[in-house]
Amino acid sequence: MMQEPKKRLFLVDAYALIFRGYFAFIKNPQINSKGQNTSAIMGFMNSLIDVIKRERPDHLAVCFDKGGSEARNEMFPEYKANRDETPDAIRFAIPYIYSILEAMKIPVMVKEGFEADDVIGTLAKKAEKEGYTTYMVTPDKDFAQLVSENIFIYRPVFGGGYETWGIPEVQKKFEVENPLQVIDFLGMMGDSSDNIPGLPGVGEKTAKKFLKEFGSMEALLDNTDKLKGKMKEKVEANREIGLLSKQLATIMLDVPVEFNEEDFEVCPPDTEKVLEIFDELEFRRLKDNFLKSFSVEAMASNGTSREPNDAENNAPTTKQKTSKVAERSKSAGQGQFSLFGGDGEAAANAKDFNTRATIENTEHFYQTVQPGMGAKLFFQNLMKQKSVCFDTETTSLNPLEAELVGIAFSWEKGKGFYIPFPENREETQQILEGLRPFFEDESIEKIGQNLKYDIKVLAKYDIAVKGKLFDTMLAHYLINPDMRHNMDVLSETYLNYTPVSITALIGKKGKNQRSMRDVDVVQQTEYAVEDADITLQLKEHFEKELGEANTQQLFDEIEVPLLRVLAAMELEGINLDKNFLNSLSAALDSDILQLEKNIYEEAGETFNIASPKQLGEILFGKMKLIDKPKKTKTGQYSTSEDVLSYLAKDHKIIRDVLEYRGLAKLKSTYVDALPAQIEPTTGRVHTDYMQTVAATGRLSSNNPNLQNIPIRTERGRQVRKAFVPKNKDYVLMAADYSQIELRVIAALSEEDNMIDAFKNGEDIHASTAAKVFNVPLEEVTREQRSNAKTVNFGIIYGVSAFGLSNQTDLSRTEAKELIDTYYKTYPKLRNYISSQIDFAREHGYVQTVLGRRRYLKDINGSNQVVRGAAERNAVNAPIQGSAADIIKLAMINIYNKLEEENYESKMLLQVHDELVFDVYKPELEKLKAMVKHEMENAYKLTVPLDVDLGVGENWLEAH
DNA sequence: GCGACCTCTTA
DNA sequence: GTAAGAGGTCGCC
Repeated sequence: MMQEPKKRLFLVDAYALIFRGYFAFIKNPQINSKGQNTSAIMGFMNSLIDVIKRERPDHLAVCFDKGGSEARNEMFPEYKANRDETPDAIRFAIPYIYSILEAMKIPVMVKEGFEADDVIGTLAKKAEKEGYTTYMVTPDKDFAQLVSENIFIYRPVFGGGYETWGIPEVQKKFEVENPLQVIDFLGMMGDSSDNIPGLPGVGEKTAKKFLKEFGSMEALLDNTDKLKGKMKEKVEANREIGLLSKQLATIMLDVPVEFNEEDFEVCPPDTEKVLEIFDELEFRRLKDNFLKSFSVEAMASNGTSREPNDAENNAPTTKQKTSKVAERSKSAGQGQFSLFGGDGEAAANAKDFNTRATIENTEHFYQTVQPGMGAKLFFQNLMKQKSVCFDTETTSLNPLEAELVGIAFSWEKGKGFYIPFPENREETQQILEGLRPFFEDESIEKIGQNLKYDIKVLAKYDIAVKGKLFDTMLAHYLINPDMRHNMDVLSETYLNYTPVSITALIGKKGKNQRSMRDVDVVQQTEYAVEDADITLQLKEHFEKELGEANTQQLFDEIEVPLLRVLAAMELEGINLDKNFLNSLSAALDSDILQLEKNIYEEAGETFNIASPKQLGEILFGKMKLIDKPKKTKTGQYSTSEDVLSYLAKDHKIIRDVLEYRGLAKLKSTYVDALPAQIEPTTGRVHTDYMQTVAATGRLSSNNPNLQNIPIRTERGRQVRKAFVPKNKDYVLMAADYSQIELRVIAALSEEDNMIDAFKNGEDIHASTAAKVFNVPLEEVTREQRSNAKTVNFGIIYGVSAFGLSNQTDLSRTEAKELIDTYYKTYPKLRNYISSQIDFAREHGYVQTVLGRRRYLKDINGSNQVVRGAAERNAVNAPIQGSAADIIKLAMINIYNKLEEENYESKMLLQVHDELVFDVYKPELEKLKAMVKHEMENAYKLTVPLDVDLGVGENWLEAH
């Protein structure tokens, strides 16, 4: 590997990496057949070999603690006193690690009575004088104090990758001028794991503030007159502790160790010995890795290697199959690899490691298609197929920014092809043009997992995906909506096959994640075609099940067509008035600052209001605003809205806290977050609708979530003004269903009293109040209507008297009475509810008007609480789900009309019972009529559906 | 850096 | 009482 001109020394912080390794596997401890927990050894060796492989250091040492720090213990006997017993797995690991290091001929540095930090610090400084650049290999941020122009922190990250901290990184991270100030920072803040006390009441934020203002611990202590209130008292009272903490946090640079260059030189390992130990520990994958890293060939690039850690580049993320969370890491990097070749039978022998088949032990024929003859033959064959599974590989999870890296195709189990694309956009486009006839062929069925993603990516290359679609993720969502639907889970569940992990190829998410572009083409092919192959096999599986569950129609007529609609809406995005939000942010800022001031004054000290824990301590621990404070399940004082609002009328500080919270939330979640989500390539925000998350059949929205933009409060509502039409020629239109869920329950229950109210166009809550409280409609009071409204909604959620009394001013008895009267008023509603529960008990599921099922495994459970929840689900799921079915139908029909009739206007958003459109002004009247008609007639109920339309220059006005 | 917890926003 | 997503803190090392 390349050698830099300057000599490089790597100093490895052994214990820190051992602990890190151990905890990385804490949820999935590595136990070998002898019952030994090898997590710590494995974790440490992974990091060490990774560093060696990446950096090929010529000078290297691993540093250990021995006997703790005499000096620090003398200063402060409690130093590190609160450490838990070292876990057994780590005790067990140490001698092995020593033997492995010995066999690898890696120098070990230990000095009795000193910590590894001090040894490393001393060596780094000495090496610096000798002209070395030193990399301290450690996850421990305390080392930041040692960073200089020649000394860096080198933090390995699991799954590959690392980050280097130099002076600029330390300055940024700790918000200091000089790395030495990190000592002051640590001293002020303290460190619970080392039991360094720090200044009481000073956490990360305050420490940074102090450093900016005073520069050092000493300067702070000399200028306490500039502080005020409680903080002043506390700092002054803890002068000594502050100075002691700083001393404890200081890494010593005068450990009696010498830096003799030759002692640190890296020698070839005693391979046989190393392998012997690895065999004993049953480290198969590590062994493999070690051999590859230390063989002569390892020095040259290795095109055919299947090892994941080869790519060195840092780059953006890759596509992830079903959701933003990468879940394919379960077996990555943990030596669970089976070395068995051959067929699936061998997998059965791999007990203790992995009982599932993998690409390693499954026969497959995956081919990379290169330009030329091969490509021609492939294409001819492709066009002959009736049904093909495909899967795109890209550089990003964000389809708007994703570059195509390759596309995999499969139409026969165990076989498939991969077309890689060059980095050059024009060339990629050219190759794609060759594939256009396939994608745009109406007669070839396209199969995929999460096709919405692939369709969006291809749309950016102006390729439409036509013909019948089969999305395995959607299919499984209908088969079992309560499960997760990412491909790896599906594969393991239905095919008993563990796919190649994406993290093995590109690393875990984070800034060190590599891009699919940097993975070699052989591995790209194996990974991508495997996905297409698996997806194809899943399709065979789900096709049958869809028929059995009788959800075929829902699949063909709702979910699959909707996928295209959502793709279009997401690609379109919505325009945001950034300037407006910026001014809103500034206004909020000043109000928040004022409230902060008030609260500190009322509390008599400063603290973090956003921390429920600190807030609870102040309000209930210190100020004792309440006799018997409510506690959360973790034993903290509860500071939730309903607790606080109860106290608001008596205490100004509570009112201020509530207002502070509201404003802080508004600012961080919406006003500041939304502009940051504007897509640079389009200047608009593009939410991602999740079609397979909500168990009831609703959509969900994320990145950003545009389904929870504030509307209830005046201040919050302002955010909606930031959602504006495309340009001057457009307006926004919002169309929402009026009381759709109540209409659904009225129709499903055939409750005439309620149906008539809807048919007569009555205000349903007032109508309910009139009937329940037995007063004429026009004499219903606000309070009566409000209570009736609460019950109406309560019914939808599966109400109990307890819940109802919590939501209203009514007592438990009054609530019960109200519910009883309610059921007398609407007798069929009660029957309907019990019939739903009975149905669920008998069949194990409930369903919507379109046959969307939700399985309720706890419906016959013996635990009352769990069963109660299942019963409420049995009531709610058909209602919420039917409403979701109806708006989905409406969306599909509206989208088709917009396309067929060549509207300029676009559908932009869905918020459960509302649709939002960018309306080209000349089309306004026509569109209004069309949308209203399609929504109101999407599905025929015995109750009319009613849609309200609003138009305006922004989303708020459109309501 | 990651997950658990708490809180808050919507329909 | 139903269904979601997201931000901040805190404790794990």
